[in-house]
Amino acid sequence: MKLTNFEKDVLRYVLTIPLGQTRTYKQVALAINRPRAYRAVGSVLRKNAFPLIIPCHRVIRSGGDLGKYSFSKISKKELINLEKKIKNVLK
DNA sequence: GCGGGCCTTCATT
DNA sequence: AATGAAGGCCCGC
Repeated sequence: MKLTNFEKDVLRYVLTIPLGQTRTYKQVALAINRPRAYRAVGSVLRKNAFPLIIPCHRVIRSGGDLGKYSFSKISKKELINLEKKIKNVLK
């Protein structure tokens, strides 16, 4: 499998997002030095190679809105809450 | 709520 | 190599 540089950057950053925290597509784009590629970030996450090990559900839209999420039946919000609970338990 | 713009990948030609 | 389409988006009006 081959990943483009862009994909690698995105994935690397996404993997650094702490448990229970979220980032917006825009922030991810900014973090990888491509301030206007927020849309492309969505594209990558959409068909990334590791849907199950990449916390794509921690990436939401600006303004607190949830984006689409096709890898699970439950919403991102549920996942975030779940992660918060996990964090509490581990605390 | 609608419309236009941005960036990358993929499929065709 | 070039062109066109699509996409989990964002901002301004």
